[in-house]
Amino acid sequence: MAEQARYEELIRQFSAFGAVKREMGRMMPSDCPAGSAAVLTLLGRYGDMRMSRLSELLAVDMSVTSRHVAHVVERGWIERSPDPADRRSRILGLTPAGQALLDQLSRRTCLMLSERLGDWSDEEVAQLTALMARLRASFDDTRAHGPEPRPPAPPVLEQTTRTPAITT
Amino acid sequence: MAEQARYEELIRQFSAFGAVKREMGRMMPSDCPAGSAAVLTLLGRYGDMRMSRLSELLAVDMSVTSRHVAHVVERGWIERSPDPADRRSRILGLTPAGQALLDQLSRRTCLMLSERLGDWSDEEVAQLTALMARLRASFDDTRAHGPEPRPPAPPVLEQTTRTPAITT
DNA sequence: TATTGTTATACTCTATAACTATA
DNA sequence: TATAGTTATAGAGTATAACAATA
Repeated sequence: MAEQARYEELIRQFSAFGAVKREMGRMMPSDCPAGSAAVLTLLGRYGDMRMSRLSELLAVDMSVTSRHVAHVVERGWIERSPDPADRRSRILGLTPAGQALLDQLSRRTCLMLSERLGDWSDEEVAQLTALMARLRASFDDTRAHGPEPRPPAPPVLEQTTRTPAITT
Repeated sequence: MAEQARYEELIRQFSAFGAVKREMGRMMPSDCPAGSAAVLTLLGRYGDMRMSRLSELLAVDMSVTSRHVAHVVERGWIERSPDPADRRSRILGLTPAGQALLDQLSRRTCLMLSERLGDWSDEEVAQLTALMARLRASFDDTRAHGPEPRPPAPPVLEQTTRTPAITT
């Protein structure tokens, strides 16, 4: 358990991290903003999937995912094939062009990192990666209970990423 | 020096970090979005300063800083006093109300972190902080040379944060 | 009725470029 | 002429809410 001052320092670094993000964003092709790249990356890593799963992985609302996907489909980088299990849904998958773009982006960003982090040891890079992964996990874990001290009754709802229905 | 796969993992964590950022943002008062909070935090930490310095610390264009500052001034959280050294400029400083808000925000975000990171040791929090600080430094360092292989003639310009003049 | 996904709308953050007022 | 700061405009990312099609 850390002290207040530790947390304040951490928060400042969170805030400053935006500069790194933007710097990385500047080297994306103008046609393929960060949101599109994230879609390609996740499809490349986890294989074909539906919108809802992609939304979970992106950790954004499905409406946002829908827009990103539309942008990427328009450019022919992914395609939507019918989902035999549910006709409301479609399966998203990389096209060859999408795979090629993904490979190129991956090479480019790795090259940039190897320039910027040239004096980092392999262990340091691994450490930062692990800590950021754990950070995200710590936030995910507690998202379920959230602000409420104790959830009155652990909701057994399936976790969904769509915009909540009107609770009237 | 790390391998390609290490960098790819790191990049994925960068991308996923957005979820943490948004989660933190959700607990800000509606009147005080993240940009405003950053202004208050930096003024609290480094004391009174001019726009240009604040821009550097925020690592955004001065036009962006100008808008954030205007928003915060409107709400009475900071004030602009004349700069005796340069009448084009003004000195930004927290008002008592701004200081009070800052204190409140700080307590609130630290409380949230202590909930989310309750099972992190003090050392782990410090480690993540240090690595993120170093990350930012690594990006800053190389921003000067940037994309160009070798700068034709190391520009001895003062570093400025304003929108570059038309280079015609 | 409930769920998957889409679209319309609105808000935040950001950068570029043009403008002002001082240096 | 150059710099400090402002403003207008545009683009990316996000969330909420209403909607269509299917379960």
